[in-house]
Amino acid sequence: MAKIKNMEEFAALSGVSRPTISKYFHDPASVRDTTRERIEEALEQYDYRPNIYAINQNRKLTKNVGVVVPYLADPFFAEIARSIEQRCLDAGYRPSLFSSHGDPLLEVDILNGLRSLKPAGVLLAPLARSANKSLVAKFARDVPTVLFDSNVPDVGAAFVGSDNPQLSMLIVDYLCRTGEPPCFFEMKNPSNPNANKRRQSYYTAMEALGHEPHVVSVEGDGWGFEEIGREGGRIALETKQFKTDTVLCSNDRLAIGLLTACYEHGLRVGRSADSTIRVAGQDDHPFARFTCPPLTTVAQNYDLISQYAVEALLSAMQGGKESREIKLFEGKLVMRQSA
Amino acid sequence: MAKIKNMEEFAALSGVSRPTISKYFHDPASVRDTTRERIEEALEQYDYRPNIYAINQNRKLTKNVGVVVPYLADPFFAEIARSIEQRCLDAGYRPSLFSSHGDPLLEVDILNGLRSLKPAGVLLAPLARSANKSLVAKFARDVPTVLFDSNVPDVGAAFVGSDNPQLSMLIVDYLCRTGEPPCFFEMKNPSNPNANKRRQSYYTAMEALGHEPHVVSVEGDGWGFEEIGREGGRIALETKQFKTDTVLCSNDRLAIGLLTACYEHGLRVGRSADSTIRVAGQDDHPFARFTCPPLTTVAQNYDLISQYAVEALLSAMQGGKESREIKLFEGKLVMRQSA
DNA sequence: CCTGAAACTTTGCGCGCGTAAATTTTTTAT
DNA sequence: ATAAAAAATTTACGCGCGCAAAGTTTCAGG
Repeated sequence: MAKIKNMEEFAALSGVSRPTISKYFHDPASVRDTTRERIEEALEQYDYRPNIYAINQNRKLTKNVGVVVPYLADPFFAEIARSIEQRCLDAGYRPSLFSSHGDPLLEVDILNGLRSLKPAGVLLAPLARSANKSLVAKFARDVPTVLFDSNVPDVGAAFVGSDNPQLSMLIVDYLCRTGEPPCFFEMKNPSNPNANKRRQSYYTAMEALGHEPHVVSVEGDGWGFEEIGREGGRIALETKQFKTDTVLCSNDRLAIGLLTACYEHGLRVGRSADSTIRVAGQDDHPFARFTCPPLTTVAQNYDLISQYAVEALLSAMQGGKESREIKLFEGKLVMRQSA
Repeated sequence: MAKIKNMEEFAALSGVSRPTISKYFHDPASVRDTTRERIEEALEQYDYRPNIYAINQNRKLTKNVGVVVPYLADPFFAEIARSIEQRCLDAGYRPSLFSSHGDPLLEVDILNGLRSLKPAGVLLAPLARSANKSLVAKFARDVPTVLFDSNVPDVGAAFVGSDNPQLSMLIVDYLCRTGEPPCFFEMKNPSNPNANKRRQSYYTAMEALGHEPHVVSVEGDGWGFEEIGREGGRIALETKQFKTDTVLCSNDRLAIGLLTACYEHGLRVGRSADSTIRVAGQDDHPFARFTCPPLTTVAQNYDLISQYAVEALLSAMQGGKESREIKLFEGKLVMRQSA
């Protein structure tokens, strides 16, 4: 397997002209069968692959797709990123994965760096902080962008996410039917962009069902939700801030922390007779099934979200629709033992 | 902020010659202070950034660094990747993050794709499967590569990881001192590359302390360790496979699953008098602190590992040492309530 | 003020490939 | 078989920048 240094050389060795080789790498189906065979025969004999830098310098449209998530160490985003990555590969694109690590400044850097990658499109789950909104909007005007997980009004070609009111209604209704109506447990200054919508959805759902809402907001910064939930939960339990025996958490990771606080407080959690508190989450986090007791929650449809997000981006990159589309998927109640 | 299309144009507008601009972008400190000021003044007026494709086409050494982990949805790897990414950025490199998602074929694809990125270096946490070993070795011969987390003998410029025997000795000794000697709980066909070393280290530690080792190996494939631990744990508990009341798990995620199995089995876990089983893990997984009860484990030194891995790579990229270095960091016992 | 090094400018080539136009070859349809 | 269509080839230019060589300016130290 001799190394070939450029397309010229490879063209000579394969007995096909360079422009045809170029066409082949752009789209193997665009050359005649017999020619394709000759090229692929040569490809097996010699170790050649086009220089991607030289390619992208001259192509207006690269095959790169940027995928940006706010916090990759959160298994929720890791999972959805994984799914999106795979779908991009299947569609013939080169995904590049980036995480803002919860830092708005880093998000700006990533978006700027992405510009020079000349991506064909970008899938972005934005951070909550509003500081970047105008910059994100500007970016989305220059580069085909699809938002997911968290919406920013009028930005990008589409938004794909979960129907938060529907998710909340599902779990609130379930909790009300099976016991006391839930209090809501959340961060006072949430890093998670969906947090505000979830509080609002909780209010709406409670009012629709004729119950008085109770919200417990706890201190804490950053993305260490479990620790925030644990510490906030400890204080809330000690000062008896929960008005009912049922707590709906803004997300599963807070719930995991709250479960730990309950354990440390000696409280038995669950829907069994000997339990004194019920805890539920939202997301169906990959680890929610393994808490003790396993966490009752509403599942976001990871798979549909990632699928539709990639589809929307592909469509946007090919000119796409005129109007911005908002696609919301329904959640599913996941009943486990915690509530 | 008018858009400038190339360096020539920017050079004219800034009043500095193009080769000097080029030098500036390669290393801002390499030009005279007065010149740098003029360039940076122009940079604020006009929106210009060099075309990275044109740059990398001509530079022999790009500023790219590849970071490859076996499974990014595992918070352990997500955390260490995050840390490595940051350090690469600080050193002036452009990290690109890749996850094999547990799939050896994907690892091959990633390594091949990485070749065409012409990276200055690569940080690789390889998968366990031996199928790729020769390919990884070949890759590491062509590209400066530092392995971390999991070693492959004689491959790459260095290996940086944890001292598994020391980790095992720490936790085994602790468990033996405070109760019955531990059984070992693991996957029969582990995806995690370190699993075999951990079993071996367990044997060694137990023999050194004069106890008879007992290993329970459970079925299961892939990277859903919690579920494997839960299902395997359920069977092990039902068929009373644990010879003692103490179980040391090959890693924390298995332990999390085992804790769930114990819960479902109605077993009280911990070191308190009313508990019937003790469970310990290895890694100090980000979620280990939030299990119920919180998981006793040995912590890998994430921070030192990532720091030294990047340092070793930087050194390897600059010619570096002659001989392959193996750097192992000690673990720390993290006593919580599960054991 | 002189001198030499350091920094800068000018000039010009080359990288590997995209891409367009004109021509030739091959395939398909009549 | 012949014409028309499709695909390949030849030729040639351009992309944006790295990089080297030679000449010119700037600056520090004596």
